[in-house]
This record gives sequence, structure tokens and C-alpha cells, in this order.
Amino acid sequence: MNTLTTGINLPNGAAATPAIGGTRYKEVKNAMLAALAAHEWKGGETIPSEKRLAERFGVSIGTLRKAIDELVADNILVRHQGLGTFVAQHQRDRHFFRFFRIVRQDGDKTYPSVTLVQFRKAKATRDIATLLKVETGARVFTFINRLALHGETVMIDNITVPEARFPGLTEAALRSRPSTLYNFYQDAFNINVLGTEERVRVAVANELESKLLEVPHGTPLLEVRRVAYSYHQAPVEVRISHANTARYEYVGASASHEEPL
Amino acid sequence: MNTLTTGINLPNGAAATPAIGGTRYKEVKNAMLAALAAHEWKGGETIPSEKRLAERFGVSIGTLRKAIDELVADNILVRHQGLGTFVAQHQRDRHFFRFFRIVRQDGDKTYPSVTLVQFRKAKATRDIATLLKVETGARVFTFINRLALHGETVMIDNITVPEARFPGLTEAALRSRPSTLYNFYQDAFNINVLGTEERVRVAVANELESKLLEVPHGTPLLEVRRVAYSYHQAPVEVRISHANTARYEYVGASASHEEPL
DNA sequence: AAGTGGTCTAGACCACTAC
DNA sequence: TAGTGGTCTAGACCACTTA
Repeated sequence: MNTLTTGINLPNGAAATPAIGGTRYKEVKNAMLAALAAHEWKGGETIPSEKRLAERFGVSIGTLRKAIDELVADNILVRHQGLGTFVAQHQRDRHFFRFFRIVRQDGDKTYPSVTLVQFRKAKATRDIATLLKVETGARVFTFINRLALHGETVMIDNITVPEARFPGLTEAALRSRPSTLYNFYQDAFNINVLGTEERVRVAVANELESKLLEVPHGTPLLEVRRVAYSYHQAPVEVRISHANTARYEYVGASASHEEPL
Repeated sequence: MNTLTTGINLPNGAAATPAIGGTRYKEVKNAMLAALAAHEWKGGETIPSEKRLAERFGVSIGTLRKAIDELVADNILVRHQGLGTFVAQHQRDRHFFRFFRIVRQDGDKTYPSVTLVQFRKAKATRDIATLLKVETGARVFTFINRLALHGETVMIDNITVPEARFPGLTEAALRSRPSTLYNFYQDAFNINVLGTEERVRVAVANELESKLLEVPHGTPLLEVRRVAYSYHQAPVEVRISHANTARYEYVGASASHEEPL
């Protein structure tokens, strides 16, 4: 009952940002997400220090940290003690296996060697358009990658991205990208893939796939349909993969806190 | 430079528990995990209040809360404002779809109707024994479930559990369980399934499966191999599922913070 | 040495639940 | 009304990085 301390804490709702989120730290988180989506801070860059951000949003360090905690848990930010907080960047050696989930049956994980097999402009089919949330017939780029592990072709990726989000994408740029595909999206088009949804079923090899995978026409394959999302759950890529699981397999759900990579 | 406040914080390492974990809240988390593994608090029960636990472990409420935060993130504890903190319990309507990942191709999620098809005692094969971390030839129970969705048989589960952890398991008990299988493990054997690992590939229907799934012998099916883990990553169940993905499919990795159910 | 994030504290106030 | 968890604060001290 210390009446002297009454009123020390600001009443809730007096936040500097008008964003709605129920609690202060949610408001701060949303404000930071908005800044990220608006490219105020870009992939790989450092964001302002906790102290500065706390002042900017008019909250205490503890509250600011709780907002950042969640953005780190979402793999959107990365903290480095002594260095600062960074916008997470897709890198070959970091988080690559969070998206690439094909491993040898003995558990061995290796990076695939990727070859671009086909690249063309096209118009979105109804199904693809629905997944990408664009109009049916909207202009898209579609390309096919062949993935090999230990020298063996294991999977064929059929990838579609909307032209509106990837203006000026060319086959040459795709071929000469220095790192992973998602790193390329981030560097060249400011598109940050934050998460994916995948559905898996059995399919059958078509002509191209049976040729590239060196299996008989009609061989059953594992089909993985992926939609990749950026900020605000905006879909940015649809990918249909067909894998030969004779010696490799798909790492499915883990149903526990995300495995450390 | 307020010398008066020097020494207010206890030097690190003066924790009440001898458990090692780098930081105080990790120590507290480990101590709580140990208490949970030792069944000091059982599934569905409430644990002591934050205030009491903070006193017990000799830390402040904030530190205690950080330990509980992680246990909640791991789906081991559940908080209810005004009620208390509980040991999470497997329930049909809560988290069921975290483990059951077969949905209709249009995305529709329904509970499967499960029928026990076979139950017998057996000895662990080398492969199963390796996964369960028991001796080859150790006594196990193995049973087969048929799962139907919308009246259609979609998946056959072949489940193996070690007898040492499931003493006295009977076919009758399995059949008369009132809720989900993992809820039954928890209630009847104090075994809390905390996470799973799954690998997916294409397989082929054997005689029993083709009969139950009503597909021709040799039809390609989706094979899901699961190992379920309890505290300390102890494996408690191996499950090999074969699914007909003509109208249903497997919900794969999400690569973002765990989807809200 | 200066600046960053990482941990920890002690306590206020709010929201919810049960009695 | 009492007890619980949920949010927020203000600040101390530690560990790490760079210069």
C-alpha cells in the first residue's frame, strides 16, 4: 500500500504507436514488423540498440526486449551479444535445413547441387493463382531446378513466383546467384521468406522427371507442395517438388520446439 | 556509481539447486524438468504458484517466470490466468493435430476413427530396438490401428512400445481407453509424449494394408516413420504409418513458429 | 574503454477465477 | 475478496565485441 509509488507505471494504452495489439510489447512488435516490411531495416543490417528502440517506442528496455524476443523466436531477427541485433538473412550455412528437408535415409545431411533446367514467363493457372493470391492469368515466372545429393539426382523442383514481386527476374540472374535461392530473393528483390507450409503426397513421375531422375515413367515419387510466405503472411512462391525416396527421405513434422540447427 | 546498491544482486552460482545449466533460469528449468520426470507433478495437475516456486528455488519471480516461459513454449506446461500453471495433458481437442498430420486435400481436418486390428507381444527387431534404445530382442508390445476419415480407411499405423515402460499393457485396456492414445500413455503409464521425429518416403502396400485400405496389392503409399520422445529425449514409441494419399495428404514442416491450434 | 545484448532483481498494477 | 498468472518498469551487473 505504498501510495507514493502509485502512478509510477504509465497506464496501458499510452503507447507512442497507434498500432493495436492488446499489450504494449505486442504493439512494439507490430511496429517493428511494419518497419521491417517497409524495408526500414534490410536483410543483414543491424537495427538500433535496445536502449534507442525503447526510447523510440516509449517503453522500458524490458518491454522492448520482450518484443524482440518474439521476433527472434520467429527467426526474423538475430541477436549477437556485444554486436547488436540484426535482420536475419538466409545463408547457406544458417537455417538452410529449415527449408531443405531431404536427407539420406541414414540421416546424413548435405547441401544439394542445384541446376536450372528450365526458365520461362507464364500466366498463373487457377490453382497457382489461388495460392499466390493473384488473379488467374497474372504474369508469373516459372522455373525448374534439378537437385542432386552425393552426385545423384534426387528431386525436381517446379517453382513459380509472381512477376509483380520479382520485377525483371531473368534466367541469367537466377543462374549467377551466389548463394541460396531465398538469399537471392532477399538481396535482389527485398523479399524475406519467413515461413512455409508444406503438404506431402504420393505422385507419379512425368516425362521430364523420369528422364532427369533416371527412373521409369510412372514411378511413384514423393510430392511436396510448398507455399512460401513473407511479412503479413503474404505468399511469394509456390513450389511443387517431386523426390525419389529410394535412398533419401523427407524430414517431416517434429512436434516439439523447433530443432536447433 | 551508486555504491549503496552494490551487492544487492546475488552473485551468480549461488543457486539453491546444484543442477548445472549456465544461467539461473536454465538451472530452474532443469530442476523443474527433473521434478516432472520424477512425477512430482503429474499430467493435468496444477504445480505450485510462481511465488512459492520462486522461494523454493531461491530466485526472483521474474527469473522463475523465464524458466516457466520455456517450459510453456515446449508444450510441457500450460498457464491459466487466475487458475494456476498445469502439467500439459494430451487431449482430443487440444494439440491433437500437432501429432496427427493427415488432412483432406482441401485442408479439412477431422478426427480419425481408430480401430485396433491386431495386438501382440513380440521381441524388438534390430531396427526397432535401435530406435527405442533397448536391446535387440527386448520384449515389446506391437499393435496395428486402422484410421478412417469421413468413413474411409486412410491410414494403417503399426505401433511398437517397450514392455519395460508399459508394464501390463493389454489389448482390452487399449480398446477401452476413453481418449487419445497419448492421453492413455499419460494416464495409465505416466508417460508423457513431448515430441516426435518423423521421416517420410514412398512405400508399397503389403497384403494386410491393401486389404484394409481397399487398394490393389503393391499400390504406392506414403510411409511415415515416427519416434515419440518423453523427458530427456527418451524414446517411448516407434510408429510406422502407411497412408493412401489419393484424397488425403500429410501436413509437413511449417518452418515458422509452431502454428496455433 | 565504450557499447552492445544477456541475466536478474523487487515490486507495482492489471485481468481473471473462484469462493 | 483473495489468489493466481500477465504485463511493465527501472536499474544493476555480467559477458562479449570492437577499437
